[in-house]
Amino acid sequence: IVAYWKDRTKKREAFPFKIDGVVVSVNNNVAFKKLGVVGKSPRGIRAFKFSPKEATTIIEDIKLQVGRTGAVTPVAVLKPVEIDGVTISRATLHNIDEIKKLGVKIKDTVSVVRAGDVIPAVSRVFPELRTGRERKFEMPETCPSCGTKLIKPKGEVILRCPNPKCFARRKKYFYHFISKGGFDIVGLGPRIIDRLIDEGLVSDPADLFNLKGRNFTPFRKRNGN
DNA sequence: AGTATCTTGCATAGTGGTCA
DNA sequence: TGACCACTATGCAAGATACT
Repeated sequence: IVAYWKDRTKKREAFPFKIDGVVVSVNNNVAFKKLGVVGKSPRGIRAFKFSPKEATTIIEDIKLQVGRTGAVTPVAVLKPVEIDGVTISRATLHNIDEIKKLGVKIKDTVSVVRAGDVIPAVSRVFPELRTGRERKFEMPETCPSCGTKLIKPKGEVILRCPNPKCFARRKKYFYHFISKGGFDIVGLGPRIIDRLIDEGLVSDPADLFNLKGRNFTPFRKRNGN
């Protein structure tokens, strides 16, 4: 298997389509079935991925995002760099522990990969390329959106904004409400929600059902239903 | 009719929390 | 400890709608 994988790695560029690895499958239906399925992954199949393609760039800044549950996530704002025909400009840093582990500072030169050839990720830092102008990143004590003091429950790595009325959280809550996993409101996405909130037309998802006469129809029909 | 804008869906990984 | 689900993240293509 390893020999085959190495061979494919060499011939990767020769294919008329993009590949990110090879898949090995048990070639016996009885054995395959016996192995069963874990989650979405059948045990009888294994993927052997190639090393992701890398590019070097600079971390311009580290910004914070507040999720629906209040999770505060640091995101690296990168000097745009191209990997495999795609421009990478942002990459999640997950949490402060990840930042410490990588040893990332703002303005650092870093190596960026596309995990699974899709998701941008900072893979390593080049401390030897520092100029002295790099800034250490510290997590704030208060929510970047509402200013509430952030909490870090015991045993947890992630900082959270505990304020249920936090504007950023509220927005994400809205997104979730209208999303496929929620009410699945077709044609109503984050952009529209932003507009509705900015224009003061809604402050709670329930307000969506009282927009009559406001010259705004967020609901579209899906296949006539 | 042509252009602009917007939404959706997909791809995958890391992490956290819960449960057996 | 492993399984499993939820959450969060980015970028692109495709398709639909809105606007000029």
